[in-house]
Amino acid sequence: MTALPDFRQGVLEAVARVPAGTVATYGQIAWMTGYPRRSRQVGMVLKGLPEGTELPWHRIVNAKGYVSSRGRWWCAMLQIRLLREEGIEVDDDGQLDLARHQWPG
DNA sequence: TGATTGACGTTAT
DNA sequence: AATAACGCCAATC
Repeated sequence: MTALPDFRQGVLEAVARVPAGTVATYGQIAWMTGYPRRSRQVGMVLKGLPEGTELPWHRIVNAKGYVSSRGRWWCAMLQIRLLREEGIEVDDDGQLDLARHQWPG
């Protein structure tokens, strides 16, 4: 319904392809989708996801390897928890080692 | 209809 | 090295 449903769909597919135990950046997802510089839009799509989604949105962090849900404390906490469950070391502030966990893609 | 904002990233200073 | 500015564009005001 909103514009660019194909872009949104592409984002969902790309996120779904990220293997468990690894993380990807917004820019990486945007690149995979075919729109290299729409990292911001990727974030918008993830923001609009329903709670019960099966999509591994928690594996998406910003380029600094840092959880970008700062205002949404509930989402951030959930994301950190999910990442830890996959064996990824995440700081209480939502920071992790990109060089160690980033998906090569 | 126009201006501002924002789960980002890169380039320039 | 740290900070500022720009690009991007849908959603919101």
